[in-house]
Amino acid sequence: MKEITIQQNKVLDCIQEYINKTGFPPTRADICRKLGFKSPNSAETHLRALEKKGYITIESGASRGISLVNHGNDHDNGFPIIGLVAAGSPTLASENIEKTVNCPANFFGSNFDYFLRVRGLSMKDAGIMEDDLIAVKKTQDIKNGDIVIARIEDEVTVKYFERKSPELIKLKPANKDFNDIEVDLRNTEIFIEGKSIGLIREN
Amino acid sequence: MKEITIQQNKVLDCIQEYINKTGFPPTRADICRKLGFKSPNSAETHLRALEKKGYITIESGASRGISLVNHGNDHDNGFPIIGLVAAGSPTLASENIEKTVNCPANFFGSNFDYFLRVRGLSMKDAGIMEDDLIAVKKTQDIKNGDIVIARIEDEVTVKYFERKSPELIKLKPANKDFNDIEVDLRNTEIFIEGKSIGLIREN
DNA sequence: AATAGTACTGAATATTTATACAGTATATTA
DNA sequence: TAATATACTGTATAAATATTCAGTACTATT
Repeated sequence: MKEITIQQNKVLDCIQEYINKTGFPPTRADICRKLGFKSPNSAETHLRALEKKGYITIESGASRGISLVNHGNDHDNGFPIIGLVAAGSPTLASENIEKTVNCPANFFGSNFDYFLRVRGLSMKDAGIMEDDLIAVKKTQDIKNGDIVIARIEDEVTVKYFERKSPELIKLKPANKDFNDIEVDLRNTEIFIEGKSIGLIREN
Repeated sequence: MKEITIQQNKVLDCIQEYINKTGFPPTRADICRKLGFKSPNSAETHLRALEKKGYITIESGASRGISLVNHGNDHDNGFPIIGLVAAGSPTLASENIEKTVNCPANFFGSNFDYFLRVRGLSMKDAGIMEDDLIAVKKTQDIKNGDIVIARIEDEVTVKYFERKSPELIKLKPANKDFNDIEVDLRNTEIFIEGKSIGLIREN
């Protein structure tokens, strides 16, 4: 997805906020009022830039014809719940989807991509229990201490992430009955699916 | 809620469908096109009837100023999050509401009433951590082993519920650092606010 | 040095749109 | 029987709105 400028992002946020508040999109003039522009053409040019970059669509001729494009994820019908099987990677393939959960994309503050159903108690002390649903954000932006979804040679696991050195990654469980997993990148391949940014428990 | 006629319902469905499809509400003319009316005033009168009956709101003067009113439950603006303060009962009074969370009423299988923000770690081994949000269903239908929100003389607490005898209730923490609370109904008053039917963690 | 994108003001305008008014007709309620 | 709500057509129009054109200025890229 193409990058957008700070001003274009302000316009995008403004549209989002307007729709949330009123239920319908703003006019050029509405955007001007909100952002302090003096000419409707200021809004127009930003809108056209956002349209060109794929963030919105504009219905030609119609008033308030702006609609936000859901990009990255198409979670109109809810977010998929993916079962965490001991072996095999969690994919968004439909056969792995238990069901879907309807909630806002920014439910956990930041956007996320899918839910993972937890098996086992290796993260018990982090409050992650069997059958809990972890909200997973697909990202490579991982910091030490993040709870990551990692795949090591077809084995998928949820653990604390800790980079010990450029070649050594430690995956730490939150349960003293489980052992740390040390991954030497020189002889083992590891893929970080993403990180946990939230949790849902149904009981 | 006032009843609506078949035609008014068609118009309401039409608006819903139009918004789902385009992202913005229809004009009078759009509704005419969809429903085969020949005069924009046909749509207008139906809209005014729907407005009068509380099913939609119409922003005067604005184009496409129709927005659907969510009715059915009073959680249109989301479910309130109530802070669990050490002393004092959680009430739905607005001063106690941190913010609201938007999610379906049956998000956790069964309907619930509000979220409670957890303080302390007394239910740690049940996977309930500090700052977690417990989905609370206001009910007196409690079984042994349920996680209840109990008020004992202005002190609110979240614990496992266990009825030992008609006069004795035990509230059990899920953390060995905390002690069981035994409540003798003959000399202590206890009020069960409800039980936890789910949990959300934002991190 | 030229081109393209960003970021605006300001004005003009054709089109879109809400909305009022004038009718007709039927059904329901007081 | 009168009043009110429903359910339309048809016309008219003021206001709302998108959109184009003409500028200015800055920045980054080729």
